[in-house]
Amino acid sequence: MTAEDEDSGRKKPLERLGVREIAKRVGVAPMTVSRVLSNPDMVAPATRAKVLAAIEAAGFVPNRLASSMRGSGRMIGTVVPSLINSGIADQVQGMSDECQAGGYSMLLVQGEFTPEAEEHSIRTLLGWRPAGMILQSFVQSEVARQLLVSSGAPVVEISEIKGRKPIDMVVGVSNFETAYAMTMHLAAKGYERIGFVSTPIHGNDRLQQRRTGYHAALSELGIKNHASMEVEVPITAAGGAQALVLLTDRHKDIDAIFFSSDTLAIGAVQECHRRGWAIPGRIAIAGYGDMDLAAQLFPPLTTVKVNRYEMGRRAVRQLLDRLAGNLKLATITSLGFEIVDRESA
Amino acid sequence: MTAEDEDSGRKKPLERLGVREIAKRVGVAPMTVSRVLSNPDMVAPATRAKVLAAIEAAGFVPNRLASSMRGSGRMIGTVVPSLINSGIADQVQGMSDECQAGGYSMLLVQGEFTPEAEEHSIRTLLGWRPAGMILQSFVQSEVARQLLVSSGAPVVEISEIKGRKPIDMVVGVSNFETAYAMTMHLAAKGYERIGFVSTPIHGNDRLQQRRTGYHAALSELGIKNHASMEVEVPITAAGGAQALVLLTDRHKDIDAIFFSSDTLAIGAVQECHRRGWAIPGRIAIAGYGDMDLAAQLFPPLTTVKVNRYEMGRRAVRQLLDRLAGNLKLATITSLGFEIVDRESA
DNA sequence: TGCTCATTTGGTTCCGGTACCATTTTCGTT
DNA sequence: AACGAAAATGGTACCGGAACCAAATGAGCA
Repeated sequence: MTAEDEDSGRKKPLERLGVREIAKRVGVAPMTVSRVLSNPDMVAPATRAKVLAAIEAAGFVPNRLASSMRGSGRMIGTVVPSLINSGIADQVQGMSDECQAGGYSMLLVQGEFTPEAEEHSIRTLLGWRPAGMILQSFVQSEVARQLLVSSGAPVVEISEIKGRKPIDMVVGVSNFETAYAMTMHLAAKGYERIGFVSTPIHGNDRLQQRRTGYHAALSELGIKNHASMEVEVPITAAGGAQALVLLTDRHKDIDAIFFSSDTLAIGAVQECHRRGWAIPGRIAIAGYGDMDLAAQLFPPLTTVKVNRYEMGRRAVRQLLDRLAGNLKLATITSLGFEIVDRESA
Repeated sequence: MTAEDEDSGRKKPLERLGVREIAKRVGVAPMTVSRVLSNPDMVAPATRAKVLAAIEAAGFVPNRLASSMRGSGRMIGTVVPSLINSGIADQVQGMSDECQAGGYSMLLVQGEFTPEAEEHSIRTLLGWRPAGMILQSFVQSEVARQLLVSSGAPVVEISEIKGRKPIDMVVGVSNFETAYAMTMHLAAKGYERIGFVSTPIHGNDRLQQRRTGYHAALSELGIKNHASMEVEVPITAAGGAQALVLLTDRHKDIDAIFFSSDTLAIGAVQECHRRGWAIPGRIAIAGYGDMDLAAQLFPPLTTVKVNRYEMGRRAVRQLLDRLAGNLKLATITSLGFEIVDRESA
């Protein structure tokens, strides 16, 4: 054995290592190594052990790109808007946890709510040929929709559960109902002049549905809704504070405000403290999301509880179920919600 | 032209579309199509236009897996701990934005701080042969370190900037200095019995450094540090509240608490409100992170401002610079910090 | 002992963009 | 007109698992 280039030494750079190399070292066919990686049960225990030992010794990490190219990819892609100041981080965490549990990796692409940005994000995603995709909100661009459909991969839209025609599967809550329920809840507690604050609604079907739910409740209550009782602000605590100031300035007699996000509501609560206003004595505050801080807030925040983490998990679960070959239906999964009645309203 | 299978129709499923197919339709070589995709300048404008038109018409989305297999991949991978309740979401947003700007995609893998989990995460990441990697915190497992090095890809650790030997590049702040500075700041404002609250420290070098900085300041101030002045709680608002109760029960004369996270500090502030304690009259509260809500909080939160978003961006920038062929140095980038003195302390 | 069927293993080809090198076309120069 | 260099384009092999099918080995049973 001349110590030529055939030094059979280990620790080659990851680059030059593949099933072929491992196979050579063990004395089996590349195919056998491949099977140990993806279908261990098809390989005799003794052979399997030898292969695994060689893999371990060589520090071999199978190239998932190659697997993916042959259609057995284990990556799911997702498009989400900003992770900052919203429940999206929770949702992504849920997706990630469930992916990991299922042996999948997650590609995260940032997306905006404009049709062009959306199309771009989806193109980027599709470039990686993911086994499945999860999209935040309904797809608006027809081109993007077409691309998704022709990709053949299963898609879950996490969105308002009613409305536009879904591409494939949908997971979400009825934003209409949540907002309707909260508005009715506030009314039931005796509030009569209820304002509505949200982040910019344009192009966001979930927010649109919430506002519609708020309107529906008002009209059912026989309350005429004024546009002046609604404000759009950026999704920051400062935005919430600003909205509170704006609405209470406009309407001295406003007695409750429903914020479309806890972040906004919490900001408003702080503004009340600054002004020495009693909550809910001077004004009642309700939020949306039930983020961690909501229950700990002083006073505890009345809010709509929607489990974003669970939504993320469910979305991935739907995808993995489909990929595992189970039912081919374009299911719509509606997660429940809960009006959490605390002391702020 | 018999309308056999050669119907030259468009809209084949994404599956069957490739540079070869596009090339055939345009009447050029596959290589030319490839060049249009990655080196447009090498193709004559007229040819380029024809190819682009065909790509557009066919709805062709180039397969990035194939590119990656030939070494021109445009994916960067990252391992981060939970996105919930921490500055990590901001950091990931920063990474994502910078990746997108540079034409890269981001693979997100969840990681824990144990060596085994870490190794597993890194293996998962390496399986996708990313062009570069960003890791939260220093790598502890020797095996993982070895794998990373032999992968040949550039690595950025976002971490405490001093301490363990980095693998390649490092971006971060000196957690020691931030905590030291805040503790001194509190002392300068006249507080003498300063508690320290953090999330579980074990295996987290950043938190270790912060505690060490706190200790160093105390010792420089001639204050003996008692273990009973320190508490570890989960990273939730409730945890902060709980820590406040614990410390004030143990030490009636405690006059300030430095929380290693704004989330905790905000929870503690709420607990003070519940108890009717004046801040900072009864007790001063300081946080870490300067999250959005900190400035809006009542009272506004004194905290350590570290720009996590920027840290994420910088980390990716380092990677992209390296990939673009610029300098090969194992740089250490230290981002500044700021003691934001507000009214809570 | 001969034969069938299940288990285990091997050989070959493919996925699709691109590195590498060869070839042709286009121009500027003398 | 002739020639060399630059620009544009083409041909082919390759990255590395895995699908597909063939072959070999072993077990079960008449």
